[in-house]
Amino acid sequence: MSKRITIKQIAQALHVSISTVSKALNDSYEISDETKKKIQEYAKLHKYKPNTLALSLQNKKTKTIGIIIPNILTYYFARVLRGIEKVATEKGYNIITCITNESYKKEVDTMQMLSNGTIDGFIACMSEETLKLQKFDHFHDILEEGTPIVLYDRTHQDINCDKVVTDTVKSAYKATRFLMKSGCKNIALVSVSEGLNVSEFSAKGYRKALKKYDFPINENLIIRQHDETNLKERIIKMLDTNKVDGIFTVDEISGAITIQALDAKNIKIPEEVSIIGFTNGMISRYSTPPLTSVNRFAHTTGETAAARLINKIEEKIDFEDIKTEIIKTKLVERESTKKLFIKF
Amino acid sequence: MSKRITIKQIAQALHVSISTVSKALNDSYEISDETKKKIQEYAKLHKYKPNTLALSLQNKKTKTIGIIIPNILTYYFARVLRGIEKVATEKGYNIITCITNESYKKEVDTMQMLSNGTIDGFIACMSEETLKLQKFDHFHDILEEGTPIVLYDRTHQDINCDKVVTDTVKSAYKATRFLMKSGCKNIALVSVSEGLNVSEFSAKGYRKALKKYDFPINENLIIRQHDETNLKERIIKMLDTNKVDGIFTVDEISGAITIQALDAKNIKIPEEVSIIGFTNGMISRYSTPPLTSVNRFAHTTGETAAARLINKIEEKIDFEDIKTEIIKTKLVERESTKKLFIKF
DNA sequence: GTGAAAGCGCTAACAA
DNA sequence: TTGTTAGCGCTTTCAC
Repeated sequence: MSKRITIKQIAQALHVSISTVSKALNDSYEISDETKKKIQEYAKLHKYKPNTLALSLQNKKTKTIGIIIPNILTYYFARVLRGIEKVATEKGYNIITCITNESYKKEVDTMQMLSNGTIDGFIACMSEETLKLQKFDHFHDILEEGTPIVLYDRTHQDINCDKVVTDTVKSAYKATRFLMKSGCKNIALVSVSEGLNVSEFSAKGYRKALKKYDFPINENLIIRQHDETNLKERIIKMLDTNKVDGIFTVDEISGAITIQALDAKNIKIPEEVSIIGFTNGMISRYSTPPLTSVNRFAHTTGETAAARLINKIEEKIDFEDIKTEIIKTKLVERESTKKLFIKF
Repeated sequence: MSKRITIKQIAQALHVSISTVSKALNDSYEISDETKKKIQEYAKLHKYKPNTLALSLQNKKTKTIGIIIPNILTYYFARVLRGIEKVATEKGYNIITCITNESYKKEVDTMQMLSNGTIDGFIACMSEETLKLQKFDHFHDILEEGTPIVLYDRTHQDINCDKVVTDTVKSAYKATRFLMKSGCKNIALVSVSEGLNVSEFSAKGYRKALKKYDFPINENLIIRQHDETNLKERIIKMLDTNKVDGIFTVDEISGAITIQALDAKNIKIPEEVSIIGFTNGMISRYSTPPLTSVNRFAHTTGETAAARLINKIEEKIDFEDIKTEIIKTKLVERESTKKLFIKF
């Protein structure tokens, strides 16, 4: 267990001054090649690594960004994280990840804790609870300290910072229209994300599409709940008491359970009922049948957010220059809908 | 944009010395109540937060741990992360997460980069490439510097540090036995994790069980590959040319694709073929039918690793006191196997 | 009860 | 070309 070596120790060992060592290690032109070589070799030999903390203290920059994620088990968020991680690494930034588990308190605590010089900026998705409580003071405080924040996925207009969001209303509109164009007459909506932006905006897009094309809106065909409790039973009941030939499922869980419900009733997909999912993840891809889905580019969302934040941190963009980036979606046709060759 | 305030500024504003402020904020008995009150109020008013960096530099402890994850999109790893995050937070530690994307280079680079005072210890799962290359010098180096590491899931005996692993061989043995007990005579194995510990150990357990109960080992029933390319076709072919009534799928992807293959051949699950999966994640839970699976307690793995590491960091355990913790598994019966009431 | 000074590991302006 | 010094924000010993 040979402790880490410091610049000071090198200086002592080599009988030179601390600053000489510092300069030599930074390959300064001020130092003679001979001395440089001597010092660098000694450093390498003893596996010298500069202390990041000391450097950060000095430059007032830590080269690390804080990521706030409501739930890492959600595939979408995991993909966003990956996108962030990718560009962060490319630009030499570390990320420090915090999972709030959808808790307001945890979110406030961690963000407070990190905004003390530990990080240069945040990429955050607020928790469900925060959204419900509509308490945004912690964001305001941090922003006021001059620490940049980029919000992704879930946002609110009261927070004046950069945002990266999905074009949910429009996507839901298109998904619904896709079902209509493939011949569905009675289109249901299933969601277990009640309370979140996704659910709300999806429902909006769904309604908009029906209205636009003069389809009646049947409230019995709209199932929106907060979690998956009894969802299967509810879907089966809906199927029992209504004519349904198309279902738009707003999240992966809804999609999976809808398949299970149809399977229980021995209804053929897509021959009798078509399903279109939203947020294209593992479940959609590996379900039987694989789900036609609206792909949200989570990875792009992460990349965009990270790029934006880093530009802010490095002052390539003015702090006051606020922007909301909208990430487009794309339909991935798989086997839960009838083949249809229109452009989406 | 009101910049962050420092102890020095408080001192100047209140015409006291820096050390007085420091002590007052730390509620030292040395300072008079009056001064304390004055300083603390001023600090609160101006939202003073101590600079974590400076503190860390001082105590040589950062209260943050580095997490190395090969792939965050793998549900298992996401769950481990969550477990780690939970106990880290409880004990007042931050985590800094790095995703290696199964790259040796990325793993070495990030670990080198972080072991410069940024973190107090590592919880790491080595990348596939590292495992293949068998290059472990970066682990040795870091360990030698006195930085503790806890390895999880994928490990190697050449690395002398704490480990937290799953009891894979035994679990696979039991899974296979479960299929036998439920009446299966011709049990296949499907894996797309070739090259990883899981795949290897699972196969071992599978073989062991067959041998133990005098089932013949038919190499044609063993499909092990590195990724999912052509997997479905291969399974279908196996089904075409062999009698199979039970399948042990080593990972979630294998499980999902096996279901798709059986569906394509209109084979009923579990009436004609039973499936048992390993590593119980989203796909298994939400597939149609839901998969009977061997649950690996990822969350527990994360918690155990974090608890162990923090104990090491806080020197409640001696650095040299090395231990390998084995996390048990548990069978979750769902609908892809015939009901069977034995204890597993 | 309060403050001056040293130091954590490093950089950078300035002196020699 | 090399060294001295101050300072990043904070804690802590030791004087006063």
